[in-house]
Amino acid sequence: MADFLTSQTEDFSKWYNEIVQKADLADYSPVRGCMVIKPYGYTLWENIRDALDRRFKATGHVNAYFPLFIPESFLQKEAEHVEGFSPELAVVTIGGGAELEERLIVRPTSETIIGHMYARWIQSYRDLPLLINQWANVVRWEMRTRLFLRTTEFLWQEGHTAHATRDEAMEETLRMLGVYTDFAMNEAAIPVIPGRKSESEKFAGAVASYTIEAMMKDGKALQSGTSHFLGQNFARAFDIKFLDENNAQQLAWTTSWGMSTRMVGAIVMTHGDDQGLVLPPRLAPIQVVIVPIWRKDEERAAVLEAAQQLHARLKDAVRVELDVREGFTAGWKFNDWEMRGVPLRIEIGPRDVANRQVMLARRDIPGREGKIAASWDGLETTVAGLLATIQQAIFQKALDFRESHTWDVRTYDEFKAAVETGFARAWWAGDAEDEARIKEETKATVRCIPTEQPGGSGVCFYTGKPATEMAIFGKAY
RNA sequence: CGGGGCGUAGCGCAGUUUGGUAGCGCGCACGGUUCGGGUCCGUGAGGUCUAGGGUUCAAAUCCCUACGCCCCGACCA
Repeated sequence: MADFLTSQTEDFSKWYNEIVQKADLADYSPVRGCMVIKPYGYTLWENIRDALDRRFKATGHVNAYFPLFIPESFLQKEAEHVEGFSPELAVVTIGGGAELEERLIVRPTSETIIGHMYARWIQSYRDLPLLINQWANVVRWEMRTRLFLRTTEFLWQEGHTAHATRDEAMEETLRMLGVYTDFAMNEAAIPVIPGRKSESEKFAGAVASYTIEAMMKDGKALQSGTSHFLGQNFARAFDIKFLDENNAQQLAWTTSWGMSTRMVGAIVMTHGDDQGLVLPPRLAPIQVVIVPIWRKDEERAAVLEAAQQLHARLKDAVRVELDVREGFTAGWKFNDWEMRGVPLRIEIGPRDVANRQVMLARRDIPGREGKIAASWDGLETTVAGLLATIQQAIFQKALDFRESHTWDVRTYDEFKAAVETGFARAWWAGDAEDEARIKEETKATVRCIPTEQPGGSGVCFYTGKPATEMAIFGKAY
């Protein structure tokens, strides 16, 4: 066990705080609740961003940028929206040394200002659908913050679309939930449960909210992406109207969806272990690190030359780094790169050079079992194959963990036991008040009503009423 | 905003009870040694002890005030 890192079982929360800093993902800022994302963490975010952006473009969206400042009056146009966000707004009252006529909100999200613009841009059904995404920072004045999971300022993307019909908007809402699901599973290797939010958990101003929920290694749930069907709420508030084919005025139907730097926290807490981070190969800033090993000076030249040649061969295919740092032992470097979560390590020493081979060490399998010898011949193929294997393996491991920490429960007692260590899955027919009571008593909430339902019907574990849907409950971040 | 903890070298801490020369480990610099799982030895640099006020011959230490950070709770992607 690593003595430079608190173990997960000893104190998961402490483990998280330590590894985020020690792996150089982020640091605390001089401003309370804010964080500095360091280059290694930012590269990870860039990879997340690129993988999402590709998917947005592939589904017909374009990027744009809307202002950071929003007139205070805009927020107030949608009653539920302003009520939901007002406690956590940062407000600018002075500009250029003078009191402002109208106070400016630092955006907590951009539905209002984008709604305002959409009203001007949309006149005809021919202008629809309007499919815009923006990459931006937002500010929410949170009471309690944690690096990546909840910070006062965070980075995200927010998609905002407008449609001619209810069905189209709903289709878009679910399409983007599907995009998030695909991203989480195939890029981040995080098994997620897509589903609908309960009334009390839905976005302020939405008709319905959808989410992907992931289970962290401490059994708690992390909402990792959301997609909202806004109905005509914002269209009504901002007067987003268009003329349809029959020359009749119609209100548009809108959606919004977002994924944030919280995803970094999700990756850390889904895959990480007592040695440090375990990054999914597809998103890892460094996929492969080559650690050369030598004993004497005469060995050094041969080993280094071979390592450089392998590095040159691999670098077009994978993100590979050659660790030539002096003054660090090989063992130290092994630990260092493991802490940073690099999926695959190539060790090459004099013995390997003599045999024209390398040792490959998998980050996801600790110790000697994760090491295999591989020939220099076809190393590109071996490495690429192994990275794909690791990607799949850590997904499977996370899925197995979630399934072994999810219980079908029929009674409240079973429920209470389940949410102590993971998720409870149960027939559910309760309302917001029932949910609030459950939360009061157990700290667990409805994480989502999964899109995939078993079908049929059952008896609600809490109210005893007949139920047609199953819900996932858990304690949430 | 309530409860708790903390603020001393870049980082982690001791020293505060009982006021009297500011210390340890890691890191950093240099030299040597080592290198297949966090080498070892030596030398060295580095401090307005969070800030302000008070008590005292004398304050990191006692008193008052302020600020900041972390953790736990109520709100949230």
